[in-house]
Amino acid sequence: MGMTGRSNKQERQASILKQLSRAPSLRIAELAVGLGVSTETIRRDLDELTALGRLNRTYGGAVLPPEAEPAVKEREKILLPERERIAQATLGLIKPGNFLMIGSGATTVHVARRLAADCGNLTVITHAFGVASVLSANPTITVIMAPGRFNPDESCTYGGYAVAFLAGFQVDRAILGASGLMPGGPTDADAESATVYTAMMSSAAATTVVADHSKVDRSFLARYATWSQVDQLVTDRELPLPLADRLAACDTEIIVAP
Amino acid sequence: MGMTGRSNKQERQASILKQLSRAPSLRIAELAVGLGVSTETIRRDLDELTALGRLNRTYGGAVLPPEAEPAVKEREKILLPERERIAQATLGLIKPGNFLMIGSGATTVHVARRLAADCGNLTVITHAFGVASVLSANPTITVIMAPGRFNPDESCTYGGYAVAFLAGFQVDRAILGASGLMPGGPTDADAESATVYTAMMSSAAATTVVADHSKVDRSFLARYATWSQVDQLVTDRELPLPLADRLAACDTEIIVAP
DNA sequence: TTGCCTCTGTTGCAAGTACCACATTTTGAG
DNA sequence: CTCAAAATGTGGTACTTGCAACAGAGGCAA
Repeated sequence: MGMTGRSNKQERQASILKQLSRAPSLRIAELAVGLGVSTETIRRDLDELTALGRLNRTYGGAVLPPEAEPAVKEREKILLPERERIAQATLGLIKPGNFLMIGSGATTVHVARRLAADCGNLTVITHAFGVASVLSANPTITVIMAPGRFNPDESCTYGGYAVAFLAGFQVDRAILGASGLMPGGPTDADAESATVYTAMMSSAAATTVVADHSKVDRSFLARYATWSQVDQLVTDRELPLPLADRLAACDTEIIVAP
Repeated sequence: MGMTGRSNKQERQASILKQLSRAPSLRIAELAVGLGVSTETIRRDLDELTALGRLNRTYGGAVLPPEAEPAVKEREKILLPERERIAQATLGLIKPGNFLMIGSGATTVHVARRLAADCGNLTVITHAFGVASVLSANPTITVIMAPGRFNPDESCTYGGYAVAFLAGFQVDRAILGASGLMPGGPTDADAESATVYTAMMSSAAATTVVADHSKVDRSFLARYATWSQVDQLVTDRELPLPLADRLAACDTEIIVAP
């Protein structure tokens, strides 16, 4: 049984999808002429691609299915109240006129949103598009983006250009997220982002880590700091004792958002 | 003469758009039954909405135009086919392995999208998040963001940091948009963006300006180049003679997208 | 080779759609 | 109210699509 189906059918279907990427819709008759096959063949191709979820049929043609939301969107929606409390508690650390660096991450975007709403007269340097976008809603906040290679998953920049750029500044405070909170220090799932965080800390007089309780005792590839380098951890629940003792020993203030 | 025409036609068309937002496509017959009007009325509604760019016709129905997200400006939605043709024509200037700089603007984002879909092995330096975002869909393209102050209207960076950063590179080609095409050269509505464009041109061996016919003879604040500094203008219609002669005198190649 | 399966084209018809011209209703200004 | 423009419905014709059944072409294994 010839199960391979090796003919130019695949090329044809690939061509259909490609054409669909640059036109909102296609008609069967045009496709048939353009690809040199009969309309029935096109119809069968469309039915197969529809079964695979690659496109949607219309009467007489096909369209691309509505785009699936980026993965980052889903993550943004969980633990919203917790992040909001963390953001509110972090505001107490910021004074008008401050110079800040803010890292990427869902929680830091919340902090930035609160800053834009309740503070002002700030200058913020960031490598995250989301942070820059919400901050710029407040015209009294000057937002400076760091350069670097573009990370589409987090919509942020990273790499040597980012690190070198950040080294040219001296700010009052760095506000950073974390993927995991370990006794050895905050960790991040993305090693490239971790180097950016480290650079931000080096250019900041103080460092604040913001992270909700789900990050406790989760370990990831890159530890971007030790707790002795972190001045405050803002979170939404009391930490378990081993971790709390460790931070106390490192003079890291623990701020639990009410 | 009742020129307002404010009857329930607007409600009906709004309903069509709303239904379309939750279904990939609609059929005229179903709409006619659901809204209690004749198919001819629905057909006329769809024709009007198509003229407004709110949807795209298919045989027997309608679909939403691609990427009808709220953040996208109305400006992005007009002249879509023209920009698409311009983008396609611009591809011919790009070779695998090229180093590029791409400026902000609706048309340049289209060029970037086509580059991501049809080219590869490129390195692109840009100050526009839209460009970076669509390019990063292709993992063989390295995207580098320029630093600078953040412009929320265009979602791009600008200012001295951006200009200085771009000066540190030497690329094969700069691809730039324009708000207006004047005999003196391409102009832009945003003076800050114009300085970035100028910086890109200084770092590029060749400069290509992409702009649709609606930009012809429109003047804006900042002229960021003279035509003698531009190697190609990619547009979608033949230019009026005075402008065409001027470009010819400056050795600027005019590429009219078919 | 034979046999079977997949892919494709062809044919005919039913159903759906587009387009046009014209009649009718609705709307809003004067 | 009157009237003209806009909006909508209707009918007819020509065209397009969907569907199903059938037949030919080509590949692959026994």
